[in-house]
Amino acid sequence: MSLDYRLSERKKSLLNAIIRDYITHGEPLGSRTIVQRHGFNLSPATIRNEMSELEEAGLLYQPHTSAGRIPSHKGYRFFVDNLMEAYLPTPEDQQYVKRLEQTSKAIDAILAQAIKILSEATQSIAIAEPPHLRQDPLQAIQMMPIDDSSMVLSLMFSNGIRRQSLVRLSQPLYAEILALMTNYLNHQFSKRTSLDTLFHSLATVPLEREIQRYKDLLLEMVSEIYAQAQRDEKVYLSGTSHLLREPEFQSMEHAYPILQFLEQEASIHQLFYHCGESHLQKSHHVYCFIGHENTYEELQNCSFVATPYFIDTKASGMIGVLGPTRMDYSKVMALLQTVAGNITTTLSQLFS
Amino acid sequence: MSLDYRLSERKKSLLNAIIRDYITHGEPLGSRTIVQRHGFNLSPATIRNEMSELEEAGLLYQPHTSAGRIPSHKGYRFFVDNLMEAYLPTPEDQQYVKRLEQTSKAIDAILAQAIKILSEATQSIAIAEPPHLRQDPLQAIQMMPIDDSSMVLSLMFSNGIRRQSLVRLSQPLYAEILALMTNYLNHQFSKRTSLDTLFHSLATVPLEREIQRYKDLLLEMVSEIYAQAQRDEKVYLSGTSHLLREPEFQSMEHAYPILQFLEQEASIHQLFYHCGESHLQKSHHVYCFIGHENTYEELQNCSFVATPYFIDTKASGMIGVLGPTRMDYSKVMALLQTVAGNITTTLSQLFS
DNA sequence: TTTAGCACTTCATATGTGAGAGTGCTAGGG
DNA sequence: CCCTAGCACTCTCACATATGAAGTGCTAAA
Repeated sequence: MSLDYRLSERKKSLLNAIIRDYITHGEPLGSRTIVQRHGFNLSPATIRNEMSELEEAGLLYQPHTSAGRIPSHKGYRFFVDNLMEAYLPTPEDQQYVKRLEQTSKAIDAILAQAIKILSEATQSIAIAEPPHLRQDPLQAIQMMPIDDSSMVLSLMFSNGIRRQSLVRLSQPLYAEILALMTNYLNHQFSKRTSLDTLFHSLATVPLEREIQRYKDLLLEMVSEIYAQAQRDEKVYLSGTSHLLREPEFQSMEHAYPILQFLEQEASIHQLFYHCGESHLQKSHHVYCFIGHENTYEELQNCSFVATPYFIDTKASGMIGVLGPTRMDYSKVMALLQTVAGNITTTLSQLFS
Repeated sequence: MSLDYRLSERKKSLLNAIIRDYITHGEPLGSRTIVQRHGFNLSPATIRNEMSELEEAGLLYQPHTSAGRIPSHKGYRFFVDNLMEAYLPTPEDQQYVKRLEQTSKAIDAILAQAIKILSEATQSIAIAEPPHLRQDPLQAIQMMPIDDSSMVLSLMFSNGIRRQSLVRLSQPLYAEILALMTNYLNHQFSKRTSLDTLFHSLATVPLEREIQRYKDLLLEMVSEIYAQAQRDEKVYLSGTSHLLREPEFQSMEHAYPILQFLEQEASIHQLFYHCGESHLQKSHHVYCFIGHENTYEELQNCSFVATPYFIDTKASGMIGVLGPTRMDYSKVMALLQTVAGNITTTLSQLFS
């Protein structure tokens, strides 16, 4: 596995040069250009021999005989794992990131803003997934009537999120009944039950006698809460057009599948879900899928980089960047982590 | 202006045939094809003469000498105004629309769902704009504390929308102060003041003495309310990929400007805003902009059809469909009106 | 007024050619 | 043993050319 050792230092620096050059220029590299642009003290012929061996190792390939070389997906992987250097943020980047600090205090606004900034700074597509409220065990439920058919609902989730919302029902609400239900829900279900299981089991579970009488109300209540949580879990997407400016996606044939994939919320959810499943080695909590490493066929000409954000110390949701395999991994990863870090501090503050 | 009279019946039915054919097939029509496909009892030569005159009138044009003819924007306009027949909904359409009836009762979910359905049914891009809360005069404001730093806020807008939400402040809230403010806001501002002017004038307007003491609180309150309303006014967009399947948008050169335009919320808001400004004759409240009639250069190869939805009898927001100029106007307009009608009834019910 | 016939235009497609870029291989030099 | 100069070869791209198909406009006759 450790291809690292089999590569001479010279080959590594050559590969590094080729990949960095290709990332910025986007065109196949010939031996002559490499010598000129990167100051190797060797003749093109020597470079050719080296490249030939790098191609045998599967790290480069030629689009056609007698074109220059291009990094293969395996080549990018090697680059990301072994060659890539830390990215030094430009003043411009810092400008971008600063804009995130002065956002409002609603979680959806924060994510939307973060994604927008991330996509602009990386000139790629940025996506985010809000915390999974429905799957997270409930710590406590609190309900408080405010008029004859609405109430304030407070949910405490185990990941630290407190969520208050207004729930409006079609039937009248009485304080005593509400208290009864609150009590019932807290004792019967809470601590390890998620909204998801609560919602799906409620219809079948046998209820205590005094609760049974208000079954309709209970059902409406829970499904209203569930629906609200569901609405809060929509994904965020920004910067689609950036991808379409890349030369590799100029033809609809290549761009269309990706755009269609992104149009479906479920795809994006699954994309993040697969990060957790993946056995790829991740560094600093950053997941990185290069080309074929992507589970979805539509994305096999892209790279996807993702990282979780936290509330206090608990992973809550994820943000990611989708771009061409030819993306500036170093920059993207750095910005991704910065933005995730900002989201983490903002949210942790919000819910402390 | 009334080109209508200058066109013989035969020319009209010829134009009608050409446009309908082009809408379905998407390719320039030659005289021979027209005779074959539409059963005109004439020779191609005659058709050619007629077409030649239709071209002189500016209703058709040739992409190049010796290609068939294509409707011009003016031709589509004539078609929409004079030739188009009522659309008969297919069972499939009804299937789509039925799905809208069983949606949740939150206004954002309703619009999102409506737009999704509309885009699928028309195979085009659908967009929607929620009610303009911030511009609408406030009828009444009600505030009710629920704990030491949050309150339930009820806003009654003049367009019939009642909006309840939770507002959370950074400073403690006391019932008496809240009552004072409620009273103040209702008397000083309400009835003809919108959130927008309230928000923007508050910093400069001199306050009464007893209110002055709580200026900070008042400011925070109003800006939080304003921010909430602003968040509620985000636009809805669905079905972008449908446009990219149309042959006229296969090349990025044509597709990119449109995609980029749509990526900006502000563009879509302005698009709807221009409907109100426009002096185009509208039939049954349906606005229709064909090609060059669009204000925005990016959309001059598209057609945009829009219509308002209502709450009770007050226009509240708009929905629209954006597609190629070659769209099936009859179908799109019919579906648009149906969906708008459904939104109207759902919302009117919701706020009655 | 309609139509048949014909010359003409334009596009799309296939084919051919030369220049340019880049390779692999071979043989010679340090 | 590694490096390099030289050269034949391959492939793409841009450009020119030829050909067939589609469709028109015009003219003259029914």
